[in-house]
Amino acid sequence: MTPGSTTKRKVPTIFDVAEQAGVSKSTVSNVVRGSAGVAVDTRRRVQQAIESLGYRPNTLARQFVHQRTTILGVLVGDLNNPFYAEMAKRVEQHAFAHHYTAMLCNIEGDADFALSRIEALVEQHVAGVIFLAYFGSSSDIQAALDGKVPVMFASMREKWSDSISVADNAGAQLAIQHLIDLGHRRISYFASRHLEPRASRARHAGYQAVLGEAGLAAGPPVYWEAPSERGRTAQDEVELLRLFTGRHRQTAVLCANDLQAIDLIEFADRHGLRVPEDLSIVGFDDVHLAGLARLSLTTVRQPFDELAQIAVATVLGRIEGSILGRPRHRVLEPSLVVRQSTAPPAVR
Amino acid sequence: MTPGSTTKRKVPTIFDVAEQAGVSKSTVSNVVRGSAGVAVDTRRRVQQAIESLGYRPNTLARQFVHQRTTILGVLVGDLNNPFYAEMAKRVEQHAFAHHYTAMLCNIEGDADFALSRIEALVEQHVAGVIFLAYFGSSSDIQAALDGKVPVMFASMREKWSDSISVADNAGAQLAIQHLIDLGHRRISYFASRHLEPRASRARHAGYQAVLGEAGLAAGPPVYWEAPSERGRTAQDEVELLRLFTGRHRQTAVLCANDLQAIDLIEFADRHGLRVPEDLSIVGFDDVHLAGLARLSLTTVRQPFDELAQIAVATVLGRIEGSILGRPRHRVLEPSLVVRQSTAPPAVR
DNA sequence: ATGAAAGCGCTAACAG
DNA sequence: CTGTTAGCGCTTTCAT
Repeated sequence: MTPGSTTKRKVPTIFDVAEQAGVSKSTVSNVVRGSAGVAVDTRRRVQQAIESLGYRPNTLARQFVHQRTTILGVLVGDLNNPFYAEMAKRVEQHAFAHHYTAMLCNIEGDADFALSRIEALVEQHVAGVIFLAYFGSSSDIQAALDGKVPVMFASMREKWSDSISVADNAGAQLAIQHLIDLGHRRISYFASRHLEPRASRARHAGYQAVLGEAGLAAGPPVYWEAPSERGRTAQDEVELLRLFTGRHRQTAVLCANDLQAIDLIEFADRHGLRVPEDLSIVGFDDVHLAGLARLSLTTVRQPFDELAQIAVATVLGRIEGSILGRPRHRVLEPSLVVRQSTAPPAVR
Repeated sequence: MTPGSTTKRKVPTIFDVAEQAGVSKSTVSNVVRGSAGVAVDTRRRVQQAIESLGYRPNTLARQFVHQRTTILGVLVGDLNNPFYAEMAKRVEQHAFAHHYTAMLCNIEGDADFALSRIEALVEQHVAGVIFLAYFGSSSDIQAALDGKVPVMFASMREKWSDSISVADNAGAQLAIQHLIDLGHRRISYFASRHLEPRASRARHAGYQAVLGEAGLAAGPPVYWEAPSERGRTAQDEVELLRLFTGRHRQTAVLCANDLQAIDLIEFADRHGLRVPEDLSIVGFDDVHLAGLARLSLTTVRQPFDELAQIAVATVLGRIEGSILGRPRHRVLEPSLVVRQSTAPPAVR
């Protein structure tokens, strides 16, 4: 139709541009990649040819020669957890701003899922991978990655790789100190498979540290999963309820994360435990929902955007070679957001 | 180290396998791709060579010759909306089960974002794209996709492409009928930029239809965005409050989706409007949160997993050529979940 | 049933 | 400053 268009309706290649501009493929390549050392008017001619042909470099060919894509693998624990959803969103944004795309993998707190996802990412030759969560042994991950791909851990710490996280330990300490200041003496830490184990350990350690200093008893993590709508067993419920009743009942809980805290509030509501009168609850993350008047959750805030931004910047630095050497660990300071889910324990 | 390993620490290619097995590249290729017509023991020899070398086909090379990846592009409105998070998660699962990966793009209800994301996906040569949301003109999308990539709309209908959705119109009708049955006479429909416009129009139409039949007044969509924590303007709040006070106040609202409904509950709480006594609220989606005792939102349920599963199956059908011909539209039936956010209007 | 050979579109030495 | 050339690893006719 348009004058000059060839009859073959194929997408133009670098070769067509070269022909049209009367130069060689290399020159076109140099122009396209913006490499220096191309005479100004050669460059202009090539650019015109590109325009008129509507040429677009073939990403797949480029990836093939580089043996690398511009995709970032992102592993999240579970998108239903607003923490991961929020982080995933921001990671995608920052990646896109740097002309990278995000390949999202949901690992559901399952080590085998995680491993198979990592294998898929490696097979796709992703440029780097960001772990927002990981369940399983680190040697498995390392084996699967085989040192081929830069890795970043975001929101948890891992020695052998770059990481950015909030000081989980310190965050838990803020929370526990707050509860002690309110007058609580029997405080539990709740763990969940929806929190990355490394982060969970650090939070539990913070919990222990402050209680220990105050001469109060610290228990082991209490593993509790919110009963799913279908699979709720009366037995589990009764057992948990026992923890909050009787002479030695726990008066406050630091939850693994906000998601669990919200589930615990739900549990309390269902059983007539008043929050905060009968039970004070502290979350971790400060997801958007925590601020709702109906939940009003006291929680430890994580700086989402900073985590995401640094995570992306760091992997890209590794990918592009601007960051070299030993693993870098950045730690951000958490802060406590006090709302209505905590109060002094009711006098007995 | 291992006997037989060459000194060069390079990853083995199809050529190395061929050499080791004493056959040609083509034969290896035939074995790898499982194509018929390879003598049983040739096949065995090749497989042994593959094993011993630890050969893995190079995905990038394959993608290069096919000029296509096994990536599914997934466009979501906003991962902070639990509806999209849930859908994205399930789409990723189903895709992975079919050996596809998911490239997630967050378009934030913005047409330009959407367009640039689509361009990136096309540039990546994704095998197909699933729209969980789209904002912008469909001619823009079509131009960007250029007929190159199979497209699927999930949770909304679009004539020119395959689609799977809940009957939005019918869903809204269920909700409005429920409100009328409760005795409500002045009911609003709230729209939001967090709901895909096509779906929003259909829901509004359902709202109008039922009210019309009942001889009641239907208004235009009321556009309302939840005030973000920082940018809340007193002016907007006052204006909205006016809608719910006075002689002709609205006693019930059908919200664009659960996210908005939750925000509206929050608004009500902040201003001392009791839900459901002063204001009945119905959502749409039935996200997990809607079931929390503290929210207990009456809402229209969407069958998440069925939507996701059909969406993936359909694009894959197009990609692999098992589905041909005109656009296919499937429509699922919504159902109403009645909880505590709706009740008869208070007598005045 | 197997092999030879021609690309796929681009990059990156290396020459000129 | 520009062109020549040799791949990258795999698929796919087309012979044999």
